Amino acid sequence: MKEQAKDSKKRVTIYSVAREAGVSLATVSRVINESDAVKEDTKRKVQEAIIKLGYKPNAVAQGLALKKTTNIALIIPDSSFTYIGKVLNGLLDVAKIYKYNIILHTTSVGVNEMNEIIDNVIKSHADGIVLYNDLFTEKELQILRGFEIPMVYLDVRNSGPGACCVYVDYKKAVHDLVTRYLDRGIEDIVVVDDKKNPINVKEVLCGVEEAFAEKGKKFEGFIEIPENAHSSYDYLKKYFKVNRHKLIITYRDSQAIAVLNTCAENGISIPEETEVVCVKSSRYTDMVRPQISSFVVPSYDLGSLGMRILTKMLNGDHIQDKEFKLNYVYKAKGSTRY
Amino acid sequence: MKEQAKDSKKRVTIYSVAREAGVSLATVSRVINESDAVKEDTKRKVQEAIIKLGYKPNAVAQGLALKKTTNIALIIPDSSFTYIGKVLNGLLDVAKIYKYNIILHTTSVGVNEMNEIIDNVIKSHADGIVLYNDLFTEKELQILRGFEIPMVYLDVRNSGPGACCVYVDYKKAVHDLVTRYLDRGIEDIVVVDDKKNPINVKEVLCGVEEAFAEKGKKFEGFIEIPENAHSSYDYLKKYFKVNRHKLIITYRDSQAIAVLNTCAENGISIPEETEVVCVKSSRYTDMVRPQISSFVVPSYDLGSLGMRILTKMLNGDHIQDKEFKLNYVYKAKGSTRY
DNA sequence: CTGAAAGCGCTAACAC
DNA sequence: GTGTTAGCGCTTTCAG
Repeated sequence: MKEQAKDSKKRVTIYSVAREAGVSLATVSRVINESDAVKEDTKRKVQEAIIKLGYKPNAVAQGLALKKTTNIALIIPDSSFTYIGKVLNGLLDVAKIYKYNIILHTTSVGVNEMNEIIDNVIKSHADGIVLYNDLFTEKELQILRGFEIPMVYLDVRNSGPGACCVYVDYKKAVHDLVTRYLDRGIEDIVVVDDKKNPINVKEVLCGVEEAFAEKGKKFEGFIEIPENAHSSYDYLKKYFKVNRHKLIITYRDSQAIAVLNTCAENGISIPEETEVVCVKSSRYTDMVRPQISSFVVPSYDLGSLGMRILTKMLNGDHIQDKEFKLNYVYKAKGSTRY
Repeated sequence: MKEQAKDSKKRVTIYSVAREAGVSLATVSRVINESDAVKEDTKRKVQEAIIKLGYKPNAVAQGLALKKTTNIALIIPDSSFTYIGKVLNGLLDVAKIYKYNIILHTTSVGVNEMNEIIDNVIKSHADGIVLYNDLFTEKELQILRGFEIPMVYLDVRNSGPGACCVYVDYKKAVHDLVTRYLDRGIEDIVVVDDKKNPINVKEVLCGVEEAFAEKGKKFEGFIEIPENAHSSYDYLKKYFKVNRHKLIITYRDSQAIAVLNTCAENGISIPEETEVVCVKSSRYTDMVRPQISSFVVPSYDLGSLGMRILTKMLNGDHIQDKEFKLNYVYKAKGSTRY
């Protein structure tokens, strides 16, 4: 420990270790990478020197020499850290196992452009990319793909050349849910927009429309909402003063909670008068009262599977399926009658 | 665009640019770093070549040559992504401005050791460290400090050589709160333990104890709770079947919400019979009903200020104060009477 | 103002 | 088995 601290100024390199052990740097390299047979005896000497000097290989130099950084770029929207918690946990656990570092990039719409992020990802020479994000335009994705860096999309159905995805079939999930409601004769159903998750809201919408279409009906209950959470709340507050519906479907937890509160304030009883379903469940859909019915997806797996797939791609393994569908379970809670 | 995509296989280096522009690589380096005067004319030629080839400097090679990676290691507990959202936003915004990348390390207690994280941080040659974490032991911190990498602690009062911190004076916050309650004659106060935030819970406890001591009383209302959220909930459920208190103070939002739910289930009315305060406010303390009284701190600033301080340290600027205290505001909501 | 060359720390042929 | 050496892509003296 003492030595480590003292030597930390003049950083100990592979040369120092070689000198200390009385071998060449190539040998040191061999033992730290276990890349080649080394006599047991010299190996021990080297290892002792490593410990004595507190040597830690310089990943930057390794990156340059190998043209591999073991860095993964993770791109996420700045807003959704609530959801992303468990996903990150899964991602990071697997990344750790395979010795990858995660470099975090957020797409805060105001502060910077997607292009800047792309720039950064390229410059930092990430070996792979994990994209948990709806917000890239097709054009931007095209550019990103141009660099041919292995990429996996999380929670969005989107693959293509050099890219895989781990997704949840929200379309089917909502389709089936709505079908059940239609079968019960409940048709006054609305879907709340979510500007921050355009692709998945579209999937949801699609599912609802199809369910309606299958019954020979047309769905017209899409509620558009301003972008930020505060006015989303305000908007719903106003909206529910005038409008009543039997089933309200939101994508995000915070929107569903907003609906809950608004209904309470306007004397709309849940689930008797109005039922509420939040597509994406979160810790908080369970914490509020009534608890909110929602689709539970294995978030941790979303992250860990995504990362595992990426490591496979980086490893050059051939990947059969490029789209990995994750299971979901509908959890009916207090916000719905069924 | 086209060219970029095509050339991406044989990566374009500083050499390619030099050749294309008909200058030496040194000159190219000069223009991309604006490090030295270059004739306006050649500069233009170089810039054109850069654009034509879609050249992006290799940060890894730069890192090796400069012995500076522009990478910051961010260490956070794996559990608290809920809180950390805004903090990350602040951190990342500033990091972007100063062109730093954030490498994410999480301290999932089960999966890996702190030592592994330290190892990784060192190997990846991060220029600086941001620590949002209670869970390092003093010994581990000692090792980390041994490497003399500039470091800032977030949300914990802890500085020392080579380290700064941005913190909130929870001790005083809770001290003042409890004093007000004692002045009203309310003494049946309890503090719920939080194993995931040991240092800050200790601060809170300290504040309460001092407030009691100042009134010549002894505080004995510390409620210990098992580690994970589920059993925390279970424990409180059992606990509140038997015990009643006038004021319950928790640190985390989820604990406060658990208390809320438990009270509701046991017919304890809030705030009439029992009042609840959550020290750390979050989006969700406002979303539940009743809303939970709590201390609002500028989370975004916590991150952005922390990052700003770190960039100063990395820049070699002398830093006067090493501890930056952030303001807080007590927001009384529906969970308390006052 | 610009070019040549050394070196950052490490890996991977290629010799011995 | 082990050492020698040529890069990886870039910065930075040092000459010119």
